[in-house]
Amino acid sequence: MTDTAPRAIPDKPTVDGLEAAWIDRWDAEGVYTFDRTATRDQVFSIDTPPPTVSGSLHIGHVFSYTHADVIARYQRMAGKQVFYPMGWDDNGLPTERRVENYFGVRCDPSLPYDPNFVAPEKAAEQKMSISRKNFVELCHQLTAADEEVFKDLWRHLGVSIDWSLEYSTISAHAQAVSQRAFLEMMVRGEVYSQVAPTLWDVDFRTAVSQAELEDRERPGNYHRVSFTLGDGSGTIEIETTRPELLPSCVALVAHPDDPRYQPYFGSTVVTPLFTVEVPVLAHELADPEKGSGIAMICTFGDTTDVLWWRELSLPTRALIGRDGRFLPADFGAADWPCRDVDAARAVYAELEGRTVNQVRAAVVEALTKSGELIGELRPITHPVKFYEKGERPLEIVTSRQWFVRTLAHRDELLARGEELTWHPDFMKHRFKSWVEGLNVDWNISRQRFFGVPFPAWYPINAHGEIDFDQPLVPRIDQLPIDPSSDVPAGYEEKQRNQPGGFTGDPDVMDTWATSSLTPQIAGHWGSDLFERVFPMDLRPQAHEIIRTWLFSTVVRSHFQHHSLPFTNALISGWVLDPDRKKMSKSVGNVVTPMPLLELHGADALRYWAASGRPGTDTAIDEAQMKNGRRLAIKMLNASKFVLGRLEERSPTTADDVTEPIDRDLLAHLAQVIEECSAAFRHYDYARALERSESFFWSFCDNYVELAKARAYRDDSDPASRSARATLTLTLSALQRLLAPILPFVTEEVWRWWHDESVHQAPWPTLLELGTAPLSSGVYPAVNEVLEAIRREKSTAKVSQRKEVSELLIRAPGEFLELVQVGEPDLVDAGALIAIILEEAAELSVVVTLAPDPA
RNA sequence: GGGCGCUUAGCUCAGUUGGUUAGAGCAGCUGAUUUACACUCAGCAGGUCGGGGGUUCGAGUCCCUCAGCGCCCA
Repeated sequence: MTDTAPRAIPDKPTVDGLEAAWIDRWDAEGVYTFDRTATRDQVFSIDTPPPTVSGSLHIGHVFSYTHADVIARYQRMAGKQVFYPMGWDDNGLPTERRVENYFGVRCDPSLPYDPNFVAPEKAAEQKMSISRKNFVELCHQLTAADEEVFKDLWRHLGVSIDWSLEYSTISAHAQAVSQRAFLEMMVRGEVYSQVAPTLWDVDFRTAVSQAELEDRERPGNYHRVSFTLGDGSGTIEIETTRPELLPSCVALVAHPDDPRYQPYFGSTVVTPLFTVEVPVLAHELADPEKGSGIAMICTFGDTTDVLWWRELSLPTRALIGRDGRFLPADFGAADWPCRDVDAARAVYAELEGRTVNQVRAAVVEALTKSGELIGELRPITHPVKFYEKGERPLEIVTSRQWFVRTLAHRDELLARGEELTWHPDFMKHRFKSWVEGLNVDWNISRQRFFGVPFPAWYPINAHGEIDFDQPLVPRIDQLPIDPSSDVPAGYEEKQRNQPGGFTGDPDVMDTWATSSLTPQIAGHWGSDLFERVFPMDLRPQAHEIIRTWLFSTVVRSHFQHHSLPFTNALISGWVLDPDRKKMSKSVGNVVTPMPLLELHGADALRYWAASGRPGTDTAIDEAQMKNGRRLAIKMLNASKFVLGRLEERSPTTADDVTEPIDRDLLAHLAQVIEECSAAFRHYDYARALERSESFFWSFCDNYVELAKARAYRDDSDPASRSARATLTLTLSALQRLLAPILPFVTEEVWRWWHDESVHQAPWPTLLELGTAPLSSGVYPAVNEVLEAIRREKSTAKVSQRKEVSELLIRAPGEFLELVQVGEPDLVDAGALIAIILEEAAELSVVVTLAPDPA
């Protein structure tokens, strides 16, 4: 060891204020700066999750980012150049919604840009309409402020980010990457645009993808509705929860094996109220157990309707518009035959322009009047599809969208899931079942404003028709572009939206269509940096975004690079509230991290987070945080003691460790180093913490007590030098073993005797312990006797420093030999006056306490 | 409906490929007292490892089954 002399050890060391002391110093020294000349084999690269900055900071961030950081710090000390960027996911709907509420504004793309617009200080009750450009400016303004708050938290938490690698998903760079990746997919035919029935949120007025759906249990009613047979010979009764879709009915469907309906297959029925003749068809997906076993197919009530419509080649009679209101209907048209056109139009006249709920009430009323609603409504609770951020059930609306072909590549994607190393392994099932359950291609179009625009225009022919099949695209070197303000090659701005001219794609991309490219964005795809960091070594993230972020990143990398985007996925569990309940805004049990961070300290929160194993949901546990704080304080005091013993004494080396008990301790240390290293290599930071922590406490409470007196002795005494060398080597290793988890306190104590940061120090190895120490058993044997002495003194309710006039140890010969070797330390630590060893089959210790002085 | 995970001390959790008497922290109880540490130290107590069955010389660990809790997918 080339340790410098101890210096500047405070009299009363404290963990308070360590964050403030070290954060800026690390920046100034560039401790976490990535060396971009490093080659791929020297690099450990992390695909950091860019948090949604418009979302709230919560304790789950502390949890998951600590897990990633602990690995980053280990890899850095193990000799890797760690590529650890930070990104912000600022584009997309969550930001738009936050801006709307924060400033009290709403985007109206038809308004012109107002260069003098200033956002109101306080949100007015009535939302103010502003232009798209003004709106986007506000989005940028607010996310920039939000990012500072997040950044402050990461720094306070000690996440070892290289801040020069910061990125955001709405930046020009990210947009260019996103648009380039889109264009390359277009060239390879991996995306297509199509007019299709799509899940649609009527409040946000945008399409959403399968990944953004969630089922919510909602009350509903079965309505039994009577259809007249086409030949008038009878009726068929169906049950539906959505009678408002009756005007969109295109067929009835039952299971092909259902004997009740087999006679009707191939015949027709007439819809009540609207008198539209529709066929009775057979399909396996019709559930004989559900309702009356026969269902009406409408365009479109749900995704099953879409499937039936497609597979059974049914006509389209879609009536729900983008705003959730009923559109005009063309009863009696050639493709919409109707037995009594006037009656149908009369009924529908009352429905057009109204909302789903209004239409439902009106249809029920009309059916009741006509006698075609049979019996009472039957209340049920059933799962209804919602946009995860939405408040009203999704509808299905037909519109033009861009899709990524995922379904055709399902098997390849499943293989990628197998290829990836998951931590914990069982999380791979989440990915597998998601991919297996895909039923539509990935819709990446969003009819919104704050996002990456599609880099495409479409020619308009002389008749004013838009040719969507021949998109006009920019060159890669022109990116990023905005088709609403930029003009395609060969055209002029005045030709926008004119016959013979062009029109820009009006939509923006799904947030995930850009954040699925974080390796390409952070790694600067196309530059030499990318070759040094891709595929990433680690993707840390929470399990709820496996089907979104992880899945979409795998898709993009599979298409673009024919590889996984990363080799390891470290999946964090959820943070539960102290009562082990899921935290949610609506319940109001969401915990914000800053107060806890300030109360217990960053190391304490990291300790708590690191004790939650990968993939395991973990409750907020302040007792555990306090325990982490205790560990940090113990590190301060133990370091102060050991380093204080070295003052004004000549340095020691591993060669000075000559005493058997010291060599035995180093053998234990060697084992701990090996176990911790293996655990960290396998991303099992919780095990690494457990091993190093328990060894550290044993070191403090047992070894230090045994070796203390010896370490105080003369510099030239070899036994004393052996103790000091052992203390030094062990402390040095322990400071480093705990550095990934407790970066602040370990840095503090390390700098008491080193010039360089502990976070750039080499990870402990067996080599530094000198000649391979073999476990002899002296240390545990001596501890066992010491424990017996302590027990006796404790039972006698006397001080542990009370003298023992005679200690009698009866034990097998080999045990006695071990104790004999460690006897001098035992005498010191136990305050023994006399010690007697006797051979016996079983261990027993008899302690005779010295009499009290008269 | 299909799948995954969990169930070990009052609480929160370890327990690696089956191998001595099942561990830790917290909480509890009993004490110690100051030359690293009261944000300390020592000691004590506390468990038929969810129930049942099986494999094995040996099961908290492997297999089957049942139950409860949580989650994913449909």
